[in-house]
Amino acid sequence: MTEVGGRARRATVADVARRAGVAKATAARALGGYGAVSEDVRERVVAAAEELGYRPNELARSMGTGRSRTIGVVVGDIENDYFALAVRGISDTAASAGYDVVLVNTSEDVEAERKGVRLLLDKQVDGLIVSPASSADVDHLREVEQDERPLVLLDRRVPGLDAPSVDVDIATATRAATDLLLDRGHRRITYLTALDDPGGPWGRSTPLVSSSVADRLSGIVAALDARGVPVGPALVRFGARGDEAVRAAAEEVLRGRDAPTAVVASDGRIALGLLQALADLGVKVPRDLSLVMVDDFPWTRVVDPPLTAVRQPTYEVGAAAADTLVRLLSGAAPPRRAPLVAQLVVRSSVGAPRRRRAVL
Amino acid sequence: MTEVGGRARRATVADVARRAGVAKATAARALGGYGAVSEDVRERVVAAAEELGYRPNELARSMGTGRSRTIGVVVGDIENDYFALAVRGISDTAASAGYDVVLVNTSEDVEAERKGVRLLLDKQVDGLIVSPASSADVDHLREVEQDERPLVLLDRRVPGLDAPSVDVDIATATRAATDLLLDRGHRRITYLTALDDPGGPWGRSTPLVSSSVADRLSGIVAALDARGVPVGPALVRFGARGDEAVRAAAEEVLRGRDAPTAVVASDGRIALGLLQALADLGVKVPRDLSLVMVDDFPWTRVVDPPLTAVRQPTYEVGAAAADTLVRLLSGAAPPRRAPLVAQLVVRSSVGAPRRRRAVL
DNA sequence: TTGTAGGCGTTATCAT
DNA sequence: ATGATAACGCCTACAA
Repeated sequence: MTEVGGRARRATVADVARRAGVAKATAARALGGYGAVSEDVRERVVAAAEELGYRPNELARSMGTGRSRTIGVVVGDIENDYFALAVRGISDTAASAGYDVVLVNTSEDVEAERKGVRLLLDKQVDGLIVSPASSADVDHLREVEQDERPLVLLDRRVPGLDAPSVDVDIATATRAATDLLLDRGHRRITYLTALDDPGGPWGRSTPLVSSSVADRLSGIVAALDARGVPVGPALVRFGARGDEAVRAAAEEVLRGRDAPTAVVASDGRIALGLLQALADLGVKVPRDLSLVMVDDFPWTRVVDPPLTAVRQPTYEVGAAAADTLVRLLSGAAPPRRAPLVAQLVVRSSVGAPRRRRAVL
Repeated sequence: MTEVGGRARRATVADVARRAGVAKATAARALGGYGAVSEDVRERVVAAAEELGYRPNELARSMGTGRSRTIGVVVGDIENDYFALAVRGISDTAASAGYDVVLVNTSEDVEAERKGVRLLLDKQVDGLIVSPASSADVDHLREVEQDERPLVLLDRRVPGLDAPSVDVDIATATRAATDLLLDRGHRRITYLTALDDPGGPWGRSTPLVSSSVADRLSGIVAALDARGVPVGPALVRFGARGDEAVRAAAEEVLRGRDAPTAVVASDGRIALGLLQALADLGVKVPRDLSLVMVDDFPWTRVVDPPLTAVRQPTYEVGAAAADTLVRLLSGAAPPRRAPLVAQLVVRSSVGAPRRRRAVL
């Protein structure tokens, strides 16, 4: 450590060079391990660096090279186990490739996402991994491409944007889940999503701003169609974002005369909120209502009842996304990957439909 | 966007200046909103910047100012809901103060922590928030202070390091939890922690490398002492890190003739692993074993049975840590904060002790 | 009010 | 093999 006038200042290459009695460039070469340096000088420089506690300033290095060895990650909600797990996959993979991660949480707000992406770009991250809050509002993602920085999409695809994404075949699993429900005799099923209500009743042609929701739904609809079960607007309930909204949705959906006998929760947060609401309302699963959740987390099998769930390889999704980005960064083509598979894990939350037509 | 020879290059202040027909410094002033600029020129510069799609290079800016408006966060395990929640508190608070967050996950490994802290320092983060894996091995944390970068400790204190930390009075709550167990008649209690086994049987004077564990234990021991219940080595079981280890610990602990009738899980990960292991072993809570968990997450109340838990304000801890750091960064003294309070939430996982002396 | 010039700490190019 | 010097893009005296 060098103290100059009371204020600590980190030693720089110039300091090291001076102390070793060589030119800046020589010291830089010795320290950076590039170019050619005589063994004698190398040792002197390294010793000097050691004595001064020299550490390279990565910011300055990035300025020169134009590479920051940092990747930006923009997710909707780090409190959601899905993203927490994916972020760990990203972190681990990035770290072992020598990158670190700047994390931005958007609370699924497009405006926050826009600002986050801009900021990350301004900070010169080498590339980005984003789970876009909306596939409709993506100009800021195009900017990433215009900046020639690699972008990888997480969990959600965006039509018209040729950024690679790690695909998980979730539809096959939600179809299997729906088949299970149908086998048990359910005919009135509701799919609960946090997505904002697009306005107007849902129909097959209703455009969805999230491919992951669209995928889940397509599997469900396919199963229904295959059995000739009518698909109506009651199939989808939007706006289940946050415990309060989930509770409200639950009360509303379950109150009708033709209330569904089974619910598919689009993610773990919704399932959790639902479970709490149902407990408070005295609705018993699966006696009064059957439940399937998309995602499978450690708590899923210890809740009451253990939940039948669609398990997707979330950590691997994160790891694969990071791996794809790292390859892109090193100039390679994005690897062609077979879609990761999701599978239905059957536990105890699905039973026969309730006799009475109203749950509440 | 400016295309130069096929390779996109971001517009710089120089480009903007040239286009606006002014000097670099003038353009910089107009864009940075400092110094004095005539309205006429300001408009021209802003227009030019707009046309060129100019965005400041934050890296270069940081180089000049010596401030990166970035804080580094080093946590043990982002998959643990505790840290996920705390990180959100940190993120939200940091973001609204204009900072963003670089996240490093250490898997509670001191070596990874050391490297992470170094890297962050090299990247010139303005300050750090760290939950140290060990309070014994902290030379890298001293480096932070030598670099005159503010450091705030999360969840764990380190004796001899005068970094502020956000205190939570957890001992009072674990004491209350233990009192509850004693009231119900429990005498043989085991506290399960992920901490590495210090070697040799645990005793009151066994040094612990984690203040959060020490705090939890002190509350438990205080309750035991107050009732004159003997405190022996069986009180603490170390090494419950990861589901496998938790399972092994559970089997080992519960097998003895004098097996405990109640377990206190040091965190949510442990409780989760334990719940799974117990279900597999056919051990019913609270019939065969009573359980208290430290931390209270959304799933805690929907598991079977709903868990009696010590709730600590985790999001607030993260937010307060970030707030403290931001103040420090702006030159203010670290705010003097009253310890945050944790409280016991009584649910259904505590019952009377089992009659037979062996659980398994 | 505006312009000139130098510095931040590195990497990279060019001589020597 | 080594040294001098110029970028990188921004901020900031200081001068005009």
